[in-house]
Amino acid sequence: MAGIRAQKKEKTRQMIIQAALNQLSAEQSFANLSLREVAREAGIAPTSFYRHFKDMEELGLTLVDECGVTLRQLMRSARKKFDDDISVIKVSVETFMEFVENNPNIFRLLLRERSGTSKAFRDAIAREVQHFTIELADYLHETTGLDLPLAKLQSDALVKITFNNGAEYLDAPVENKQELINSTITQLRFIANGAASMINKPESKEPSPSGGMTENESS
Amino acid sequence: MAGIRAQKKEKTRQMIIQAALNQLSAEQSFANLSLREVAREAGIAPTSFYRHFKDMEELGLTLVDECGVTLRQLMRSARKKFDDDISVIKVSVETFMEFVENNPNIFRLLLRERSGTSKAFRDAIAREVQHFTIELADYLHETTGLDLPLAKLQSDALVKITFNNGAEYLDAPVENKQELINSTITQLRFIANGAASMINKPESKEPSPSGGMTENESS
DNA sequence: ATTTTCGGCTAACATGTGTTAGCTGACTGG
DNA sequence: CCAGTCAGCTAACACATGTTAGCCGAAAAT
Repeated sequence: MAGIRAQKKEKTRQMIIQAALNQLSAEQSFANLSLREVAREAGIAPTSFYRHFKDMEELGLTLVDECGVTLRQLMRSARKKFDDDISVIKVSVETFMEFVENNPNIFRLLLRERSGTSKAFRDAIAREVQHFTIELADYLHETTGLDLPLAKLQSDALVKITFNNGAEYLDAPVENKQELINSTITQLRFIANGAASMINKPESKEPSPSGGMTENESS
Repeated sequence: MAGIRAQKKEKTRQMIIQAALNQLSAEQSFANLSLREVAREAGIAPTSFYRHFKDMEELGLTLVDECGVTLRQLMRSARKKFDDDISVIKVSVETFMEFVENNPNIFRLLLRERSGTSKAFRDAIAREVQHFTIELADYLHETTGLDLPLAKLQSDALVKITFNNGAEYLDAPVENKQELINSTITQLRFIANGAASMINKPESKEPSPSGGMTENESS
């Protein structure tokens, strides 16, 4: 009744997952990871893989889900820190980059398969990101009073910038990382300020900006 | 001297390039495109491929370069339209989405290999994007008076948002495309307005904790 | 006219892949 | 204790891939 059987099974299942994660790197994406390679690294026969996943794709989706869990934890942790009354943007960015730093391979997985070959992958990742975006939009809506559609647009932009800079952060040399964090913060502040400035003049959505872009000089 | 030999060679070279482009789609990325497949579609023997490219990677880099050329044309065309005095942002976005629409496969190539497995690819694409970003930064610097580092940050954010929304545009159903364009324009305007609002208070560049979004004042 | 160059071809190889069939032996449930 | 389950294994298959070796014939060079 202890389930010594199921226990062992779960154990090697974790071995497989871990093996897959270990093999991910800058030079190897999940897409060109072979079932046999994973099985080899997990220390099982290739055919045993099928006892746990019907597909490499199924494995991949599992990884994405696990990643979703980790991201929730991340957000929770970020919110906790924010209770301490520091700038949301700063804390969010730092937390996110910390996540990237600690889970480079899983982040690379998201990054790559987001625009990958498998629709199931793309959808799963889009779902995760949307989760992220919507929660942020709600938060913005409540704290800034921006109407929900605009808040959604803002958080969407914030997430996109953060995600993209996370990708650069991943490969940046150590001495540039802090600078990259600062850049990201500034860019997010662009967006936050710009969105805030539209609260009082939402009609500026129409193409009549006052910005000093009068005429240009060809370069 | 007519070079009837070189002429034929160039012709099949183009056949190869065209074959590669034809095989790209939502379901097939350049990364998992095989030399033999390309050769087959190009109507040549697999081994003949080597007469033109040493590698699939070399082919890929060629495609990226070609894409760069197309993008330059795009920018030129956008600038021309802008002489007609419409909002830069609107025209830029529309032009970019037009490019995505007309060159879905080559855009997908950029999108995917940007975070792909080959460093050469990543670098080549980063170079192309930087080209794009720097020219835009210069333009912003000259027209808005924003100091160059900030202009760089702004254009970087603009490009990232545009690029990302281009990816969504690619797979969006027809009835959502115009909406996506409008969303993109609004998001870019967030950034433009936000950056403009920092011209007079550049000290907010520093991530000092006073600049939280909860307490930002309208300009 | 003769030789060289060279783009394209066929044949073949060594290798890695996903997947099926079927055995074994330890755990499980009665 | 005994029959059944089932995770893991070996062996094997059919297949696709990258790449080498070497021939052929037309264009180019001499």
